[in-house]
Amino acid sequence: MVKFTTKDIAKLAGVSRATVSRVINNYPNVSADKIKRVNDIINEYGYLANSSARALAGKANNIIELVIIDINKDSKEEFAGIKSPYFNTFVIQLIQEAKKFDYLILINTVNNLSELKLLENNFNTNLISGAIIIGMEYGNKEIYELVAKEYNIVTIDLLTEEETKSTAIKTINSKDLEGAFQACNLLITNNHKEIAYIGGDNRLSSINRHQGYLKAMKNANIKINQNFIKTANYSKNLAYLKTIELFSQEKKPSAIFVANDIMTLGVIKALNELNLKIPDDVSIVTIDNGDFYFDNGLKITNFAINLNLLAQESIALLLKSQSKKQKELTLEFNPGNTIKKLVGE
Amino acid sequence: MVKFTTKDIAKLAGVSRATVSRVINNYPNVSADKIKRVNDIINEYGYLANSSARALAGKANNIIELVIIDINKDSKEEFAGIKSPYFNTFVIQLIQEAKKFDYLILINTVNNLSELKLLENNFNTNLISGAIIIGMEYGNKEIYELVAKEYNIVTIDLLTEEETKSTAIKTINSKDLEGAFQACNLLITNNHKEIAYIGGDNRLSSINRHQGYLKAMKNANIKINQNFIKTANYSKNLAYLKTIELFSQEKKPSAIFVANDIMTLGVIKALNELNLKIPDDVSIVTIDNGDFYFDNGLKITNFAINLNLLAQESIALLLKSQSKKQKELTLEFNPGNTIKKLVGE
DNA sequence: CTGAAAGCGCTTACAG
DNA sequence: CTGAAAGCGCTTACAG
Repeated sequence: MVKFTTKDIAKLAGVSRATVSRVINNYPNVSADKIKRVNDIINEYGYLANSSARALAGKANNIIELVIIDINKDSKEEFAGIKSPYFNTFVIQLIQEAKKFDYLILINTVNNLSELKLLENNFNTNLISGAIIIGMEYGNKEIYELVAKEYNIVTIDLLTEEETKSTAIKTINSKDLEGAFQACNLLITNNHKEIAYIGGDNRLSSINRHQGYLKAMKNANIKINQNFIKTANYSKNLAYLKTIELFSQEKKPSAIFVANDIMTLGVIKALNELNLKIPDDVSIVTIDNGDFYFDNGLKITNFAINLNLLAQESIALLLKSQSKKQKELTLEFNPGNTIKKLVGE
Repeated sequence: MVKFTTKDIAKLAGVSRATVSRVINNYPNVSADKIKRVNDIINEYGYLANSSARALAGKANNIIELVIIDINKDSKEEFAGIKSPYFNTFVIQLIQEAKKFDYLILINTVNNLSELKLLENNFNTNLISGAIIIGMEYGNKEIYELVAKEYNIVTIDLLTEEETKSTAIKTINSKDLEGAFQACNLLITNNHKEIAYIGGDNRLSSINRHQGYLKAMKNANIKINQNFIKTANYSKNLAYLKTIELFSQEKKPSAIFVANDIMTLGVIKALNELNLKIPDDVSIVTIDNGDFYFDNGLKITNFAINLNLLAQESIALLLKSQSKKQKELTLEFNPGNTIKKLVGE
């Protein structure tokens, strides 16, 4: 394999290495003649820049690290949230989007806060020029402190809308509160009142989904039954257990708002065992991207996050210097409204 | 943030930069005295090697590139196979396994064969020190030629067992033929004879699953009905359509062996629309890792690939110089046998 | 607009 | 065992 460097290209094109560099980097101060000569040679012989040399010479390395925070006390449920197709799709979209700008994605997990030091190292050694952090619990001090430093980091669901206004931290939020509000309203519109909520963990998205539920209930003057509110840590199995719990109570819900896909699978399993039909006996609305596997006869109504947009905005926030450092993503409504409309009391 | 280089450390420790480098890299030919002096300074002032400089000087980074081949003529079905939790879990396992050896995972897609050049470039510029290639069609010349070069690459499902014996290419195979054989045999044991097959694409795993089906049928002296064999390219939607096709024929199958999860979702959707119950009307057996989302009342029997092992072996093959360059993985049987046992004719 | 040259921070023959 | 020096392949003032 012959490897061409700027030196080779320069010689072949009859110009200096500086000029080759200028052409490659699309600098304006080069004559059209030389631009053509250099490009012709590159097209003929092929040339790919050495990114390490580039980085060493002062240009940022074109690697973005995707940092998946997954610090779980209960090690059995490791990567509960990440194992969903939601995450899968996001990663693929991220790769595709980064590719457009000739960036590469390094994918990493943090199972322990001490591993955050490795991320700093990667910045400090110029291995990466940016990072996207996803999956942290709300209010995590270590992550907040890291992010508040000068590193080029985009955080997903780190700060509330309010907090976001008074900081320079780059952050992207899904409109979880609004999405949850709409999701619950959809149930309410169909005359449901006994609406249970199966929530996630301490991530901001969970908190917002919970708030959206509460808001919708209050808004409709429905008294909130504390026995209808369960936490299942984005775990399928916990959601299964909590659902069993829900229906072992005297007062049973007619609908459940589940805070993500994975838990919805647990809910379905439980309802199945209890011989409760969806949506005839129980209507289900969820937030996530599970249309992928719910579109198989399961009558689930799903509010989806636009992952393409999430990937796009993440990259944009990292690469372009924008005045606005915060983004909000809207949730999309999955067309198949499969909620059972209740009639009378 | 003050950044120390080998030059700074050398001055502070009163040694040469060469010696600092030797200490950092744990070379044997340094006196204990200088080792201590350098390490003391590093501990006191902090030092992190610049990875770009290192790569430029000839040392490869501790980075393994995961290359996901997804060359689809039908662009609508992009990443059909990769969007399954199967793949998700594999990536997570891979990160965890690499972490044990202080390696990082760069994740990348190849949507176009010309992009393989970028992989070569990543090797040639020392950005990466190894790669894992997954998802290619069987018999792809370009990939075979790339892999046959001196690069440190592990391929997954590139070569048949036979081919594997006469090559130095590092490759890992799932025992797909055997798994498919067992899967179909399970149906046969339950007296099924009208067994349909919904297959994937031109990947080796697909080919082997098809062969396993044929072998099981022949082995049981069941005449193969060509109308029962459908190809659905690992696409949910195609599987849906092919299933509708299957049951619009006069002769209908009593069971289906589906070559992966995603397609199984399409099959389920079709059966649901056709009002056919699983497994009462149709038994389903599949190969993949869908226990994740099938464990919710859907009576699917699943043969799973051990992804943890796949990740482990991939890393081992890349990092350790082993005499044996090929590995075979066995498929695990998902305990829930949910096949309907047929009686009489 | 263009080129010669310095410099980025490492590693590694080479000479001792 | 140790250091001076060259070299990896870029980019970027600098001078013209």
